[in-house]
Amino acid sequence: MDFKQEVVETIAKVVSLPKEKIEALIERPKNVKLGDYAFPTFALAKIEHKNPAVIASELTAKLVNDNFAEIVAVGPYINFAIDHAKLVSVTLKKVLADQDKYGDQDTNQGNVPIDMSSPNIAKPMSMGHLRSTVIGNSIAKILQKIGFTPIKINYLGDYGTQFGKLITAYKLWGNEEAVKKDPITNLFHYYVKFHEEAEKDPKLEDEGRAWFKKLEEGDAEAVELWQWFREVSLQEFNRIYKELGVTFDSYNGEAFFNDKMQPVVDELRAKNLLHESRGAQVVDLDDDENPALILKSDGTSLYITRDLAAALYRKKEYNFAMSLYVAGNEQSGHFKQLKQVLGKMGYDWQKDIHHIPFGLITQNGKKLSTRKGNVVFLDNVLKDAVKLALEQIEAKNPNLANKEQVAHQVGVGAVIFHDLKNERLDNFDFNLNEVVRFEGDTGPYVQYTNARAQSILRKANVAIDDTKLALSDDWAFAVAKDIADFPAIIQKAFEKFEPSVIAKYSLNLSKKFNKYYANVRILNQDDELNARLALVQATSIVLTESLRLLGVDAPKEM
RNA sequence: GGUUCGGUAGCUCAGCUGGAUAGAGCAACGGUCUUCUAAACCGUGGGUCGUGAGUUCGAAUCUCACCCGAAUCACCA
Repeated sequence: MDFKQEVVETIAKVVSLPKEKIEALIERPKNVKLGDYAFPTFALAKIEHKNPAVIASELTAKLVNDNFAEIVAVGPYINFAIDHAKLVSVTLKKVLADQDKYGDQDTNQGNVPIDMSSPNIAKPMSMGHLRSTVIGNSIAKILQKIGFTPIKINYLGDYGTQFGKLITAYKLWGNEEAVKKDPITNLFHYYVKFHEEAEKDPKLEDEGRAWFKKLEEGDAEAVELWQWFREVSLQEFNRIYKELGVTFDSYNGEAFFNDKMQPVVDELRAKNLLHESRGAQVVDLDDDENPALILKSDGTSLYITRDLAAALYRKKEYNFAMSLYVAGNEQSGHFKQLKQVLGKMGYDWQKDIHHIPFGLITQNGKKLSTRKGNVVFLDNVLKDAVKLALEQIEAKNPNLANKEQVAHQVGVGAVIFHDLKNERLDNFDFNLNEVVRFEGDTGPYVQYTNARAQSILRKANVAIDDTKLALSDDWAFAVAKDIADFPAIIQKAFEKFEPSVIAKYSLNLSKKFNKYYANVRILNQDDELNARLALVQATSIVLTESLRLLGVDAPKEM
């Protein structure tokens, strides 16, 4: 039963406003004591030129609906109080029936490629890549629940002038054994050193460019080194993805599109969109914006050239309903240009392309710069988090069976949750203690809440009867009300491409449940035991599912 | 300077399709483990919602101006 619709229907009988208008006006009172839904009468007061409080009390006298325990006028508001026992039993019955399918929409809505993670070969994954990875991963799961088919694409940074620089650096200071032993660390070290040395000796830059040219021309040594760097880097990345529990459907990176850019340039030229400006080939865009640079003055391609090829390829390959790019906010200009150029090419599906930006991670207020070696290594953060989680387990639950596994779930879960709990666009300053916190508004708090629920279900060890589900106390009601909101929460998270909506929801539900747990003795042998266990079960189902949508595991014990 | 995003408690943030006393977490202080996992719960203190105008019965929320911070503004990605 949809209680909000009940409110709409009830009011529609006595008010001459369209139902959509009524629905839009209905709100949730901030104070639970005032009821569960409220209809403010200010809009009517304006039309009827009457005192809103008078309207409220007059209307209330005419309203009848047995599904509500109370309909009362309080000042200018008509407050509806749901019959607690009814909401609890209706909600629990639904969740127990649907289990982890609760909130699913099983419509087939089409393919959605998601461009995400996209680390650069030979560079360590940083906290910035973590954002793109976990946000993309969560959005993929949310889309799936809504009924889309997500296609996770790791658009690897596996090509470009930086490889010329890296080859130069490797040939100057590289050591094959060292790279084999710890590829990323050493390759990255050469890369940083290159930039340090290049400041003093600009000739290095020329040498880097020369090696990249060789690579493009298929020089055997250059290609061999490039392939080697790519391979060892990917192995390292996959190890981290495994820890994060993230998989991909495609690893088609930049290099994959090398032979697909020329056709794009030809097409632009054929459509008379390309012209020369300051020696480069550009596409003019509307207004007074800068043009999109398609080819540099030396004739080589740029990021957008490749991205155009990738966008066309993805449309052809997946015939997508939407195409998403999870990339930093600083790239918003690029995606704006990408969409405009596609539009000029006559592709109206450019409107289905969405850049999903996220905020910057800084350290001590400063931007992290890969080139200066000022990065936070994701690998180390995960290791530290797992180590701390293990210490917590040793201190709080030393008899736990599979400590290592749970420590991993909790530690990594803390890091992922921390990244997803705030709005995507918020910048945040990296602080290890903040990221791997286990108390308060954190992933482990939600995991712990779920573990408590599971513990009770284990102890009860009975099958739940889905016919005796009524509970009327305020704590149970608060929990059930949140559970009833879950489908709407998923919808909101989808519409905004915003995992934080689900993260915040899971925290709220956890808080309500912990209050319930603290105030109500669940395993008490009385008539309502079955209903209480159903509430515990339903909470666990929704918490587990919420965490799953965020890409976080929900251990049954911790 | 243009564009975009942001400015809410000491810190990190919710709330922003206008509504009833502005909410959490952390930090501080004080309570609660003979009973379902204390990674929890309860309580206390803490606010010119950047500033100033405007629209409105009503503004943290909408509009404008200004102040502060960040990103970005053609041959990087």
